[in-house]
Amino acid sequence: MPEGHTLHRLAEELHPLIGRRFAASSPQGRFAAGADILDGRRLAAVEAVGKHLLFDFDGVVLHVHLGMAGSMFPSDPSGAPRSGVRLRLVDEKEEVAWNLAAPTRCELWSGDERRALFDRLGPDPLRGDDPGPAFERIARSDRTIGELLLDQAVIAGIGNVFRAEVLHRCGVHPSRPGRSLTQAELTCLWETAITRMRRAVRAGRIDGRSVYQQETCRRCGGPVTSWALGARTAYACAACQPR
DNA sequence: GCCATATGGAAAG
DNA sequence: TTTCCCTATGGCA
Repeated sequence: MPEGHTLHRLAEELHPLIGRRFAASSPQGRFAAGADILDGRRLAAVEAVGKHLLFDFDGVVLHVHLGMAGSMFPSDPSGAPRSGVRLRLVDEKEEVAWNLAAPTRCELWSGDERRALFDRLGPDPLRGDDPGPAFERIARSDRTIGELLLDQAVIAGIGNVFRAEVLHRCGVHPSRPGRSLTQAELTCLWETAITRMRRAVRAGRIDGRSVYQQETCRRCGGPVTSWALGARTAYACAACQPR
């Protein structure tokens, strides 16, 4: 299941296909009208921002969000399409078929909607953005840092796994109010997010989990506690992350 | 087959 | 803050 690294990896994998035209179809049927519009168009750009994937097909924007269950994967274009695939894109050389399954969003956008997305997202650690706006927002917030890290308007691309791991790495308890964090802690969170998310882009998965869904802390061996925080389960080591 | 759960997000109140 | 939507998966009956 995807956090920001998944989308950035997909954008990298799709990048070599820029310039080609695509045959678009919706084997599942729920995106038939959209696929008709995309069919035969040339891919001009593809990029990830936060957990969103944006395509430019001759000026038409395709917006994809995988949600919790979605996936996007290549397959042999000569093989039969899988029935559950919402959108299938086959390049004009018929070298590859890209399949989108179970997305929470798959829709065509105007330029205005695309701009609105960028306006409402915070800086993305994987895009080399300036973290300043996120730091300022956290520094004057009474909300917990655990909630703030999951808020895509504060920082874009972090999900529940990176939240747990980044906070643990920096020794910050998830329940601390944003305004209690020092500048050094904020910098640590941002730099650690960059490091861990880049590594996950390369690996294609998040590995080296120290507290997320762990019984004991992988660093000190102490017990890991978990509880609901910001509509998701938070994890922390009491010894490594004092309140 | 049913239900709870999940690495997500938005609308409603 | 609650409710809803989304779809896959795993445990259970």
